Amino acid sequence: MLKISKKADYALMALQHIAAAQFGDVTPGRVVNTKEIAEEYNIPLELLAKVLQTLAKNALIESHNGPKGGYVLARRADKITIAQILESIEGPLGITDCSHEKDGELCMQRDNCNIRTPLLKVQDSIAQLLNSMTLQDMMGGTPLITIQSSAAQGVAR
Amino acid sequence: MLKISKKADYALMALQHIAAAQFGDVTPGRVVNTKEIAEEYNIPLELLAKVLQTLAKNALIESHNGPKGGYVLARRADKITIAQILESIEGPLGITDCSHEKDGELCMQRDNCNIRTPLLKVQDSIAQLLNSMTLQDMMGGTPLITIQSSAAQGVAR
DNA sequence: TGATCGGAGATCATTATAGTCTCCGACCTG
DNA sequence: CAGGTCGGAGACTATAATGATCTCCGATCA
Repeated sequence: MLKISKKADYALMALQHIAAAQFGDVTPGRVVNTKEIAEEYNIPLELLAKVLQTLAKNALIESHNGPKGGYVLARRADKITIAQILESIEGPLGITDCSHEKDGELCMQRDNCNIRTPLLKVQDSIAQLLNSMTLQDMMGGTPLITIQSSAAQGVAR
Repeated sequence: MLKISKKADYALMALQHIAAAQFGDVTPGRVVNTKEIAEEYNIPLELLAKVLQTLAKNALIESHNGPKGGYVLARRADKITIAQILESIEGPLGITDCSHEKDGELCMQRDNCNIRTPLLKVQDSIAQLLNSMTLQDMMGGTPLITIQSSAAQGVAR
C-alpha cells in the first residue's frame, strides 16, 4: 500500500543522477541527457523523457536543447524537496479522495464521515516528512537524516 | 499521490462505527451488521461485505452468523492500529516495488539503484506513524494525537 | 545543413480498482 | 424444524490508472 508510481521512482533516480553529475567530485557542472540516465538505470527512454519534461515544466530542472543539450538542476539540491518531486509527477498529496475536493464534488460519505479529520492528520504528518527531506539528503554518502515521528515515541509495542 | 483505496477508506469507517457501537455510551455492546454500516455511510453493500470479510480473516473483527449476527471488534480499539487496518486491506506497506521483493524478482534498477536506501527510510517513518495511531485515536471526540516528524522540526519552511 | 537534442501529442497494453451477481452455509426464532 | 436473516466465497464486469511506445515537431550547434 501507499506505493509511489514507477514514474515517480524514475524521477527520483534521474534527479539524483543529475545532481550527482552537477555537484559531484568527478566532473562537476556536467549536463546530462535523457539517454544517459535511461541506460544507467534501465529505464525506458521515452518514458523517462516524459518524466523529465514534467519535471522541467515544474521548474525542478532546466532543459537545454540541441547537441550537448540535456538537463541541469534548476536550483541547489538542498532546495528541492522529496515532496516537490513526487508532487510534480503524481499530483498533490492526498490520502483520501476528499483531501482536496473542490466545491461541488463532495463524496457520498461526506456529511457522515467519521474518519476525515484523523486521516488529514496522518496526511499532514506525511507531508511534513516529505517536505523535510531534500534531494541533497538523498545523495550518496550523505548520512540520511534520522526521521522519527514524535507520535511513535513512547508507544509501547 | 499516496492515496489509499476506497476499500481501505470503507474499512476505517466501518471499524470506527463498530467500535463506537461497541464501546460508545448509547448502546454499548451492540453487534452491528453490514447493512447498517453500508446505509450509514453510503457504501455499496456487497463491497463493504468483502471488506469486512477481509478484516475478519485478518482477525481485526469477529463475525457472528445468523439473525442478530454481525461484527464486533476482535480486541480493544486501542490495540488496533491504523497500520494493521490498512495492511489488512491493501497489503504490506511498500513505497517502492523493491520494498519487499522476494529473491529472484529483482527490479531492473536494483544493482544501480541510488534511491533505495533513502526511500526505505521514508517508508519506515510512515510505518512508525501508522503504527502509532490506533482505532481509539480515531474515535470521535477524542483529541487526536499530535503528530510531527522530528525531521520536520527545525526545518525552516 | 544535418545530426543531436528536448517538446508534445496520440496511442496501446496491462493492471488495479470499484462494484456487481450468484450461490452457499450458518444461525437464531417463532 | 422451517424460513428469514445473517456472513462466506467465488466468479464476473466495467472503468480508470499506469506503464510503455510511436510519431512528428522545433531548437540548437558543429
